[in-house]
Amino acid sequence: MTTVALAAPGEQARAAATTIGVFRGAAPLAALRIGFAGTPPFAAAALAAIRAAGGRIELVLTQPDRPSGRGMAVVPSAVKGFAVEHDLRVLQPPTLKTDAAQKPLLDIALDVLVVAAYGLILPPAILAWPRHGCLNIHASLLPRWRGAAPIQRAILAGDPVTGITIMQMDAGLDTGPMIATQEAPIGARDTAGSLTARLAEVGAEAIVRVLVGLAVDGTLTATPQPADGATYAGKIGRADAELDWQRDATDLDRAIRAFDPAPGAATSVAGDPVKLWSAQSLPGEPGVPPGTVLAVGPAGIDVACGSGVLRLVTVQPAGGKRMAAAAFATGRAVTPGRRFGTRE
RNA sequence: CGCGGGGUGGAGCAGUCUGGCAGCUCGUCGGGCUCAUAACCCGAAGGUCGCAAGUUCAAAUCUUGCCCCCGCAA
Repeated sequence: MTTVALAAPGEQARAAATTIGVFRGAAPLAALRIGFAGTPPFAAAALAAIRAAGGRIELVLTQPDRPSGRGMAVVPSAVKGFAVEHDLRVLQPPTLKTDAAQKPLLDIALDVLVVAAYGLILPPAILAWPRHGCLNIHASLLPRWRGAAPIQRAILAGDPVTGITIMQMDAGLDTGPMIATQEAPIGARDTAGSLTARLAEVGAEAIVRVLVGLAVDGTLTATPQPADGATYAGKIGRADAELDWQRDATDLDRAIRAFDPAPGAATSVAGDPVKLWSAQSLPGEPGVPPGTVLAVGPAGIDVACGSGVLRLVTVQPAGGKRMAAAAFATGRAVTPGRRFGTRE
């Protein structure tokens, strides 16, 4: 995988970006009419950074409030929460494909629309709406991991490094030309949650840098994505989160981290579902069927894998809280010989 | 009103259906054994059984209301 390191346009832009805090009142961003489209906390971090940098935010688009979670309570998105708190204009169309949805938007003059984990397809009319088009904050080093779940897929694949790409959106799925990239290493203990939080910060910095560059130079310099190395990061579903004990312990450890905090790596023991929240892969070639408990101790539950041994450290039974694997074992009588991942 | 599980010494659980002395594994503390140990043996401390009201001679257990935690599904 080649790492692209495109500079934001102009050294002046860098200087401006680093002194935003000091020159807030005179921030160059005030010259841009910015629209923002996003939904989860990852997007809210970028919105907050743009606002803090003095960005003039004309409009915020976010997904409609939906019933979600236990009890189906209606919860506004993180982006909406921020926007409302700061008196930004918010619109929540359920789709952008219809003329009725597009009409009120196209009447608003924008220089640029920043898109981050918005969750709706932007039709051509919307892509062409802002003077400088739509900029996407994507959580991978494109063209690797185009698509919905780049962060989880990068951890799952064992990538040592990932990052943020700021790109000019086109009609394809994350195929537009790149304006800036920034790397971020993936630590051995990173979870999707911790990595998302870090990439949100990186993405926020990157988009501000790019916007400042746009404001100063008046243009964006984009480079086409490399022809090679494209992969797709499909959505993570429940089926993906079910652990296959035939796999290598290292793969299972990655899966547990990739599915934390959602949906949670799932398995079962004694017929009851259990989620795994942290584990450690150990060397060894157990001569027993994958899923068999080898040992139980204060440090955790050692389980045989297709190759290697996985020491479960933090688990969560259905209906229960996260707990130390050792505590789970004492209360549930999990002893060597029991099998994980079967319906025994 | 989406479906469902749970709250019992420090941790994790059983006991609730069928009301009747607070139980199990682990941990903690003290003692013993051992070259030694997350091993083994003996002993001890530690609990308003989520909160409130009700029924009863008697409530962890039955009734009602409330608070909190979590799994599934979206």
